[in-house]
Amino acid sequence: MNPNDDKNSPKFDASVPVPVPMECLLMNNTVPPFLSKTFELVDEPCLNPIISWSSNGASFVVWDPLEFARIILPRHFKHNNFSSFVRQLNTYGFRKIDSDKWEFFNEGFQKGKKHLLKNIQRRRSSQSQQVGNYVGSSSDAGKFGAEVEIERLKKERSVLMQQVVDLQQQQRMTARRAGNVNQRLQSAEQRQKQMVSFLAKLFQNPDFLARLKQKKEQKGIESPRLRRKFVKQHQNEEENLKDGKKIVRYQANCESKEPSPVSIEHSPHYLSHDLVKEMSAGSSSFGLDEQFVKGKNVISPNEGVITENFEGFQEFQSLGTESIIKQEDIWGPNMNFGSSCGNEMWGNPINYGVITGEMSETDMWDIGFGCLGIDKWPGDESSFDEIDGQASQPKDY
Amino acid sequence: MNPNDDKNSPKFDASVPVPVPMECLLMNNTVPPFLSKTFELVDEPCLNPIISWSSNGASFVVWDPLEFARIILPRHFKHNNFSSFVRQLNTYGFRKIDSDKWEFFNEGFQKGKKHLLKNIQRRRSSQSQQVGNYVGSSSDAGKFGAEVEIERLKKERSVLMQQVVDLQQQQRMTARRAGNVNQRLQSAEQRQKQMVSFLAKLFQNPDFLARLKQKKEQKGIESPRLRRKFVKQHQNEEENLKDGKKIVRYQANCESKEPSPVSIEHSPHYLSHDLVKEMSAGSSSFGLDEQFVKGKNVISPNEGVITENFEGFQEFQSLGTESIIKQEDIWGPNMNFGSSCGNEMWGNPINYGVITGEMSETDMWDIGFGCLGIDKWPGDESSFDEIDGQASQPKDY
Amino acid sequence: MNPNDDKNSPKFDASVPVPVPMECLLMNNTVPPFLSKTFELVDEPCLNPIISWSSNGASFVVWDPLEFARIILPRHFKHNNFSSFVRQLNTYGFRKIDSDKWEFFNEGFQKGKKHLLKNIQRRRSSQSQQVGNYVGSSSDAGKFGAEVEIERLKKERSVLMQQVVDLQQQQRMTARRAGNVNQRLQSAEQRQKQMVSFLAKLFQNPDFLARLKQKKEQKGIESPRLRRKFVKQHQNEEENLKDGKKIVRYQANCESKEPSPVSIEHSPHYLSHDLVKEMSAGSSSFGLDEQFVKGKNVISPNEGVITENFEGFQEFQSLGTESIIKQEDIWGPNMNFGSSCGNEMWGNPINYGVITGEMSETDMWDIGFGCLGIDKWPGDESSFDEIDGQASQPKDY
DNA sequence: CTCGTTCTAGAATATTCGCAA
DNA sequence: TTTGCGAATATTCTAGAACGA
Repeated sequence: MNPNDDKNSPKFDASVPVPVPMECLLMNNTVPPFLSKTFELVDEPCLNPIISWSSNGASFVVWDPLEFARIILPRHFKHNNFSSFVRQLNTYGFRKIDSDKWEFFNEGFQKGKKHLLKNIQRRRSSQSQQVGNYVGSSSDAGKFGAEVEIERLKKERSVLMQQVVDLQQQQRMTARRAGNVNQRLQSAEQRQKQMVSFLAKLFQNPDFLARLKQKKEQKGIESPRLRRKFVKQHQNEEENLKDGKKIVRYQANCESKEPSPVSIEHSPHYLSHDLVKEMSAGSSSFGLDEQFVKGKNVISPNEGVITENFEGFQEFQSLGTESIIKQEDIWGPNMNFGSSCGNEMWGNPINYGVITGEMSETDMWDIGFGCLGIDKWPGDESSFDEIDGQASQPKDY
Repeated sequence: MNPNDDKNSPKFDASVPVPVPMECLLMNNTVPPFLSKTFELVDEPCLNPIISWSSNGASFVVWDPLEFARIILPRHFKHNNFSSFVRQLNTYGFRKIDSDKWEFFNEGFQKGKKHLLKNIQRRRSSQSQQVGNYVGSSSDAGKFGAEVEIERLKKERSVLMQQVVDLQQQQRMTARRAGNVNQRLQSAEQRQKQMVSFLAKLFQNPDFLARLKQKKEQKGIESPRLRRKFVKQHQNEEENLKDGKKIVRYQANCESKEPSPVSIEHSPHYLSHDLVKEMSAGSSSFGLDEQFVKGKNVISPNEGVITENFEGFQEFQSLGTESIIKQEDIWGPNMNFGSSCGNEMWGNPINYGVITGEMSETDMWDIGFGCLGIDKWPGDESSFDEIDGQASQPKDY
Repeated sequence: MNPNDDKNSPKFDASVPVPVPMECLLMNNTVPPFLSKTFELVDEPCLNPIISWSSNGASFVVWDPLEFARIILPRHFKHNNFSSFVRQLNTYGFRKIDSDKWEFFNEGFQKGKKHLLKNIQRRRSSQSQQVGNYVGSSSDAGKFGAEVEIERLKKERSVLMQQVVDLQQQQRMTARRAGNVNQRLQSAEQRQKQMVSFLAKLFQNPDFLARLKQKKEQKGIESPRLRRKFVKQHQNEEENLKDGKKIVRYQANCESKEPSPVSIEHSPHYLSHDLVKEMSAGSSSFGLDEQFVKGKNVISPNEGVITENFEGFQEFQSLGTESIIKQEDIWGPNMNFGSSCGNEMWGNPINYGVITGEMSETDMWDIGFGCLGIDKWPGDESSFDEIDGQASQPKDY
């Protein structure tokens, strides 16, 4: 009944291991296997008589579809149907560019440019054809004459214009958000770098803690001069601290030897409060630099080893200091310019708070988690899903 | 016959970064094969005895219909009937302008003006033939009346619609990805902040390590208070923990003096395991809470000075804990709304793994480096260029 | 270039006389040629191995599509594409009834019942060919105004096209930028994770600093075994280090007892340079599980505390090492493809520098702040505002 | 959900036939 | 008779839709 069953039957022979080119596996897995496999096939010199790049390398030609279907396809795909291969090509946006040859072109499929494969996108699975389905109206046997067609074109043009406007808004929004993210990322990278530097310095010097502690026992580190300067320069922060943040000395019991005051004004700790502030200022982002810079270089050289510690700690402290305060301003406002933009996902910039001077454990914790609102996160999730709505919202016109 | 069959080829120039003229992409640049083939035939010097341009180049003549039908036609078309060729000419508006010769004219078919071919419209096959109204102007059939313009507008409108749809998809994709990036960045910022807080606290207390060690030797550090607090705040996480994740004790040898159990419920280590969990819970982002939380709550209550350590370490631990496991789920799936979106560049979300409770050094190590890939950076860059194709690939429709 | 030109070319082969079966001509001309031809083919005993009736005669099977396409089709039709044949079958209502075989069924196509062919109706060419509307009598009436409308539509179409083009460019840009941000974020996440792991490990072992210091005094910490392993596994990194990066020893005075060399190859510091490298190498991503695992647990437990330190520091060091140096290369170039794109906001990727091996305090600081340029930030801000311009740039048309 | 495979359909072009001005 | 066109069929290329992995 089935004369040539094995030879030409479309049934796929599972026994054939479907040798997957290693390159496919090594490729960026984000490239669909079809693309990478096809690229390899076209690129394979041995297969040139059957499939090869075109002369200019901008397209490829299946010279012998029959052999290709019979030999090549089943070795790389789960079928031996040339039409399925072509369907995939079309799905990925390839076009037959020569009516006389099976020559296909795709902008992202070029000889020697395998990295461009990433640009090739699989075509959508129909769905939200907001625009497309509207085209169907043309079949309404419409009335008679060019006027009708013109009316139709004008309507559709309006739709297109509106969609373009929406897209522009969305694009603007996306770019803006991306810009914000970028800035925040830069800040984060800076903080990271600084943290790394600080820690590297720290741990490369085993004596660190020892000296740190030693210093603590010596006390008298506070620099009145610097302090005054600080008071002048950072009044705002000072006030902020007073009204809301409570600065608690570390642990009385642990610092029985500590004579210096524990108030904000008197950062008694061995870790210079001024420096901490300076750090905060120095690493802030956006327009905050001025405040920062002012506080720099307050370290007295004569502090010896301690100086290093100070520097290090300063560096470290700044990590959390360079708050993204301004972020809020940029972020929020930018979100609300189009109804078509779901902006929640972008919201909630992290407020690192300002770690000014020394802090008690409680304060630290608050800053670290209280302000941040760890529990807040779960609630924010919901906003994420709206991303879909953002772009898809232009549904009907 | 046709030396440079570039008629349809987009002429690729490898040296140029594929600058796609938008006009080409938007315009339906696909001239019907009949026109391009016929133009080539007429333009071919070797065939001048059979077919050639007229003296003024405004029309062409088939000097030898028999040879043309016998030799030329079957090489370029699927027939050898001169009448079929003529029928096609008529379909495209050509007119026989000399009763004595097979000389045909079409305003868009002129020597040296191949670009005019795109202006030639194929006659509609009946129906919605807006062409209908051209009946009045039927006298000059092959011309470029309003109908032709309307047809062209409709085609281009379709192209625009498709491109708008593609852009919408891309925009959606981009926004989604950006949202994910934003979430990850928020998480990272949280982690950073927490890390900073922890370290700040840590280094502000030089006795930290000393007490830490001391505590270790004392053992019995569990903090019931914190535990209770946690239990209240993170019930969900608690439950999640029970069902799956196994908590491994740190190092038995390091805790010889530790009397407290080492089960999940009793994190025996001097570093409070409960706190670690709390941290983890607190810093998880968006939809990730569940996975995270699962590993949490392995706490063992202990207090005193150690409490601080616990908090700190908890805070710290969470940094790496709030894994972005779910990322994969969000990332991948989110990619699927448009075929026209190149998503590779966004891939490879970092899997932080789940730091459940306390960990051995080995575990830590695994979490820390197993998945990451410093070497990856340089390589990934290349993948980036392809973004170009992403948006420009939809050329002609 | 075209190995099998004639074979696959759809060009008509005049040599084949296209033998039209007499029966077709004699048949009731109401039966389309496709049906009568196909019936004859299926009915032809000689072709049974290729195409034949099914066992019950209610359907037919193409056993060998490849041979059928290659031999049979061109002899009876004007093509050799199996898909075209299938298309015709579908047009006439045939259905594929076996997913494993090319078996088609049509109620009017049965063995020995040729008369039923006349019952088979060709499917309409979709579009409700309402013939009526083609009568464009109204033609000349609105013709004049119609052309005006057409002109208007054409202008607006041009605007739309330009806007779409701009949007595509912007989308491309945004996607590219977002890709960069994503990559940087991944790196940051990696660094964070590594940092966390390192610190977690570190602080889980209270003896860390004590032993660290102790070790420092002892010197001679190099682990030849690890080194060798590293050399084998991470040759690339080794080479990279050699050719460009300068490794600065930490502090000579701190290592007076250190017998091992201080060159790159011999990280003399108590913080193993090799391990640092290993860390860096080990954390590459992609399908990096292998690397990972390889890098894991490479430390011999019996090496004592120092081993841990090595791991830890390496881990830590890598944080700053996986610099985003190349970023710059990607970033800049990618920015310049559209005048309409404000790209500044994306610029200035952070250059972490390469912290290779050990570093002096000065070096550390430089890396930490010099390259980063904290003062640089203010300048970067400005670039942010351009985002607006990016999307709104389509100004004039 | 994405990707791959299959089957069918849409839509445009191509070929043939025959009629009619 | 010549010439052009309607109409049906044929061929091509691409897309829709369903389904499974």
